[in-house]
Amino acid sequence: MTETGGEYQRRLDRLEDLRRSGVNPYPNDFKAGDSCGGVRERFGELTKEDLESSGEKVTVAGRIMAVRDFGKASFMNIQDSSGRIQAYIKRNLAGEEVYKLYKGCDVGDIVGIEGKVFRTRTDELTIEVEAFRLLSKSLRPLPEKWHGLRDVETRYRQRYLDLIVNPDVKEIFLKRTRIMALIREFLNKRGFVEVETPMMHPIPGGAAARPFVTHHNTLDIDLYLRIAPELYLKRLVIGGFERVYEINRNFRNEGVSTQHNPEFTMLEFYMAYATYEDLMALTEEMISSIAMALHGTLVIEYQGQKVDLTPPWQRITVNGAIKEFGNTDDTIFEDKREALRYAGKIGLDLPEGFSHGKIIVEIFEKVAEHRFIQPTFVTHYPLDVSPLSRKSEDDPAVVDRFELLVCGREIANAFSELNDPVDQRERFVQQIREKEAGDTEAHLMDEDFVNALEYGMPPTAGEGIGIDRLVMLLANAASIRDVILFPQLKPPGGQ
RNA sequence: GGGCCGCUAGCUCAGUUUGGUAGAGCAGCUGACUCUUAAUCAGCGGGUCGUAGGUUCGAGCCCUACGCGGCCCA
Repeated sequence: MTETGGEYQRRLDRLEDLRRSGVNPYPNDFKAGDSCGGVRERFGELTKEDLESSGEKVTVAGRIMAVRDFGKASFMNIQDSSGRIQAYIKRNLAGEEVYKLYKGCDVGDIVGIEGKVFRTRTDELTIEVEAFRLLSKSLRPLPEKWHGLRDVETRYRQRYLDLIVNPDVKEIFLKRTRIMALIREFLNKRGFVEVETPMMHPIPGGAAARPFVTHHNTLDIDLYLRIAPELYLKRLVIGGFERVYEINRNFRNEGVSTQHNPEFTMLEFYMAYATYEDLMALTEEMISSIAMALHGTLVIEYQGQKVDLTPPWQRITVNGAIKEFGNTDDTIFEDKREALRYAGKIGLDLPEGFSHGKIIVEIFEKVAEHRFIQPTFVTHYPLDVSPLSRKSEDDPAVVDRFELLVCGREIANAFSELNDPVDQRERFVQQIREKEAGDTEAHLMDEDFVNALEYGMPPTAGEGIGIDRLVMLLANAASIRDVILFPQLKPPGGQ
């Protein structure tokens, strides 16, 4: 990447020429009074005649995106964060010296211009350049003006180029920011308090996942990048934050795919004196209101599929979903061996050590999960895959938990929290047994957390929403890499 | 982890079928041009064909291994 052929050298030469002739190619004293979009807003409605009689001057700064040269006059497109506007520079108006400076500039350079706004013969709103300055010399050519930057690898590795050249990409990330703001607004309005809890955990917990390990030198201890903030947020509920949330990164040491990035953003929120059923209503309200604010409708399109987010959303139990799509009877729910046999029949190769509940969930994910295109709450998860959830009053084999599926993907996971410390300790012990039986993702004992529960946690419901997946859905993005600015890739050229 | 596909000029892509001196458009350079918007016209320069081996008189093309990326599957 050090050389881009003669082009790079040519621009370096120009840079040196500028310096020799006393022009600073990187000045920082230019102040733009206007933005490209601002000029469009202010003057966009005015006719040719209005503009002529007003004679108002504007100053903008931005990147030269294209040039159309006529020898003694030129058009160029200037782009800043608000958009683009055309500029027109004439030698006899700008003057010999300014025009020469302009001629020494390249597409990609960042410049500042001042001039009157007018309309060309083709009615394009244009700034007629009277003063012109180079603000930052660009040494490398931009990707092609017509096709843009297509190569996905370059787009991810050099996202800045992607952003300069492909306007839709920027739209997605602006949408992402907007979604985060809407979530905060929604929760803040309901009395939730945003907090930050540790990213480095002595005991990784709150989810079934493999962690990244790191090391603290002076303390001489291993620490784990968090896989979930759950156990810390519940400590805060115990401490009196009755409505609390965090939006931040989680890290899971797993594969990379169109659905998974090793670091991803999660919203977790906890609400004391609420149940998972309250959270279903809250989730419907939150996501549908965000969609409405974003799109002005609750019927959105995702990768060619129509998705109707109008509440209420359908509900189904895990077992019900398996029966609906899996072509099986109740025996797999009653007998672990039957479940294992059925799992094998549908192409799942599961270890003997898996608990009955874990097998059921694997079966659910295989046969049913992808079938739920319209928003669906799946409830009644098995106890042994939910070691932090409250047991159902009606059936102690399942927990008060739901997952929200949209377009066949998990968007949210929520449950009434287990606040019985004795039960919690037993669940951890059970997890340790499963770890010993070969489940690498089973939870670890967290004595400190149990100790906190022993002081008494109010009945509480909590939920996690995968922000990246939510943004994918609402921005119609096919890959998680399209909603993460710098997705994880291997270093180029190996190591 | 497995399968398939891709990697050629700064960018977007041909060229791989059938091995025979590496191409186009955009960008760049030179010249013409004071209302263009993928400006136009004339001319010019630009390559470690992902990397390393192999087959061959000769490899971008065939073979092997590897790297990176994409899609699908697990």
